[in-house]
Amino acid sequence: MPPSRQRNANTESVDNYLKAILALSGPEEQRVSSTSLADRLGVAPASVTNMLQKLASSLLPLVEYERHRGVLLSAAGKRRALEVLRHHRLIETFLYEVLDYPLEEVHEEAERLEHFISERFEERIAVKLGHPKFDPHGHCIPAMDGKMPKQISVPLTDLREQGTFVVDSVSDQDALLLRRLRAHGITPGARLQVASRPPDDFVLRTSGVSKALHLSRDLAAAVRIRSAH
Amino acid sequence: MPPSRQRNANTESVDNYLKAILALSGPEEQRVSSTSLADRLGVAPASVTNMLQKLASSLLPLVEYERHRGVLLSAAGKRRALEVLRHHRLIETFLYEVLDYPLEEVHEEAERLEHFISERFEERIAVKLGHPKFDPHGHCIPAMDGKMPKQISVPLTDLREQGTFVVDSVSDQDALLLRRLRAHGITPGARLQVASRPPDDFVLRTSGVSKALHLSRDLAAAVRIRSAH
DNA sequence: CTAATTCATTAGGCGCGCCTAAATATGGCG
DNA sequence: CGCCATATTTAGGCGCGCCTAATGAATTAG
Repeated sequence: MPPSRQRNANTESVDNYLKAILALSGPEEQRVSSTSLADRLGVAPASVTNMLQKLASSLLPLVEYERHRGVLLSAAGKRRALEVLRHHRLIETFLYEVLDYPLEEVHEEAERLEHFISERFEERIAVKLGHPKFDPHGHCIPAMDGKMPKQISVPLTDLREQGTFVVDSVSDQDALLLRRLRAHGITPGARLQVASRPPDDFVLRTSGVSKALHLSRDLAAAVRIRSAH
Repeated sequence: MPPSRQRNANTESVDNYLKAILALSGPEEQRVSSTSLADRLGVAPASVTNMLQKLASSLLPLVEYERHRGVLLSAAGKRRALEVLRHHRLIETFLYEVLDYPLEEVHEEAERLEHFISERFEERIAVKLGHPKFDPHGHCIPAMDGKMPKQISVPLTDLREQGTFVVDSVSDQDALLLRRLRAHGITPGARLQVASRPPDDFVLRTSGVSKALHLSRDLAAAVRIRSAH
């Protein structure tokens, strides 16, 4: 075995880098900076550089990386990232539907388990759940072939006009926030009348509740909406 | 923080050492040698010594260790080992009962996942399964408080007299072996007539099958039996 | 009771993923 | 255009869990 051989480590850490790049590069697949990765992953920027160099120079590179110019997923990297994302969202759905987890707690557990389940496990829970298309936060579950439909929703904070909307999805990043949203009846599928939106204060009405609802900016930022079909 | 502080790492590797010590020390809790641990874990003996020293000298030691005299679990170590064993066996039961895994495949998956599930996950699957006492191999599942009833079964290979018995449990260590046993109808609970046992050849009759069954030593070694109540 | 054999430990090293501190690009502004 | 602030990379180190080679302890055989 030649000494300079780099094996393609698919470790938990590698998975997390790939997921972060996928999330940060957005739908237009823009290059992602080291700093933003470092922020998101909670590691030092130097650690990011290190890892990116490793990922880029392996036999089957998972990223395309140029010094000082950010990073992008390679085809293989994207495949793996979507596989892990699929694991994550299937597990979330499973915890919610089958094991009766409260919505706020599915993310943390899925975040750990997504790296360790087998293909068989993935397939079995997908069957059990009837091949769901969305997780309980309203996020789309990538198909086995890695295809994902385009997002048509927008962040509530991007909204300019008033009107009636449907909650498309809620962020899974912050359990506390999520619980507060749920307490206000804001869960995927809920109907929402946006009455007005002065800066940093969102006045809403939800179905069945007469009183107006004020949402702070951080709460609103965790909600994506689409037009009431 | 004093520099010599050793944190009590509860990593996957530590868990595996604790499980191995639990298994090898047997019901009489005998001291376990470095070599037997090295064999079981598939690592070099030197690595074992290293780890044992670390485990023994942490703030809350997980093992009692004396140079050249082997190792034993401390109370804390035993607690953790039983917790992981409980995880393992609950997961196996879950995979078998809820996700319809074939019996031979539950072990490998459980072996990975046991280290990463939360207390909540453990509790939820236990509830879902109705707090089972045995896993699908026939092994007893430790209770939450770490209590385990004594084994009353004996290895088929230890048997001296003929007679009718019930299969208590089958080993989960070797998937191939397990599949061959299942093909012969030897699963926990099955009735077994032991007709004769010349060295290294076990002649059996199973319920419903008229033809005699010959088991090689390696197969027989994977079966534990008890008297047909 | 000594010698040989077997078992266990020490010593030193490696890859991984992280860190800090120091050096170096890049891009915007005066 | 050159300078500065910020972003990024390089250099050097650390703990973990593993390795091999060499040393040392325990046990068994003669």
